[in-house]
Amino acid sequence: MIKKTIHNFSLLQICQSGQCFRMFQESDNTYSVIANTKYLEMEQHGNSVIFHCDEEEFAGFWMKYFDLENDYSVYMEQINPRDSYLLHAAAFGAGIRILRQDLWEMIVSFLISQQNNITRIRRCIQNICECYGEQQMNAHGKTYYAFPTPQSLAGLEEDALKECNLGYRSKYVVRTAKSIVSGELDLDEVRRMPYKKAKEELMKLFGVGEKVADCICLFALHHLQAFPIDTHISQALEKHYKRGFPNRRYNGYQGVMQQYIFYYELFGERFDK
DNA sequence: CGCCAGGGGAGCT
DNA sequence: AGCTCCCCTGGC
Repeated sequence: MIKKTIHNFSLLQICQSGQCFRMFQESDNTYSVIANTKYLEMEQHGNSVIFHCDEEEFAGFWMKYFDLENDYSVYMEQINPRDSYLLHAAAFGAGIRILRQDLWEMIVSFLISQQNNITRIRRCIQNICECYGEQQMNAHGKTYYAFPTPQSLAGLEEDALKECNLGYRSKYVVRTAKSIVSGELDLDEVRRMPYKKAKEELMKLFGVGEKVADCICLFALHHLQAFPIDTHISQALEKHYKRGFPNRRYNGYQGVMQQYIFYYELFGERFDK
C-alpha cells in the first residue's frame, strides 16, 4: 500500500469519463479497476491517492496505465484564452487522464459501445468476462474475471454473445476475434504503427468504423491526435465550433481536448453549453 | 405503461 | 452521400 501526491488526477472523473468500463467507484472515496489480469483498489482524498499495491507494481504497471508520467497542465496551458467553452470544459475535467489500456480489450469494448449507453456497455463487458474470462482472486479472496482472450471468443457461434446482451454486436466481436486468431490482424504490428496506419488497419475489422477506430487509437495506443466524433461531440462541435474544431492549434493532442469536451457535455453544468 | 435515445456501422441505393 | 436496419436496456 503506497501513498502518492498527484496533480490533475481524479479517479472519479476517469471512472465517469467512459474510456474504461472496468473501473468502479466502490464508495465515496474508494475505487477499483481491473486491467489485464491485475486488480487494484485505490482511495483518493484531494491530491492524495493511496494505491493498494507495492511500489514495484505501481512503478512497473499502474504509473504507466494511468499516464502519470505525463503533465496534463502543459496541454491545458495551450488552450486558446478566448475559447471560454474549452477553458470551462478543461477546468471541469482537469483530473482526466488518457489511460493506456489493452488493445484487444479496447477493440471489443468499443465494438460493444456503438448505439449503446455506458451503463449497458459496462454490463455487457461484465457478462462476457464472467462467461469467457479466466477467474481470478484478489488479495481479499474475492473473485473477479480477466477479460476473455481472442482465442476464447473465436470459436463461438456468431450469435453466442447475444446471451451476454450484446445484441447485434455479437457477430462483430466474434468475427473480430476470429480475424485476430487467424493472424489476419496482428495486434503487435498495430501497436507499432503510427496513428493513421493503425486506424486504417483497425477499420478493416468487421464492425469497426471511424469513430470506434479512433477510440481504440486513443485509449489503447495512446495516439493523442485521435479525435473520436460521436453524437455528443458532434453536437458540441455544431454549437461551439461551427467552422470546425481548431485541430491545427492542438495538433498532436486533440484527443485530450476531446475528452474534456466529452466529459463536460455529459456531466458539466447546463448553463453555458 | 409507452416512448426514445444511446460514445455506429454495414449494406443497400 | 443518404437511407434503413441491426438489438434492447435505461431513463424519463
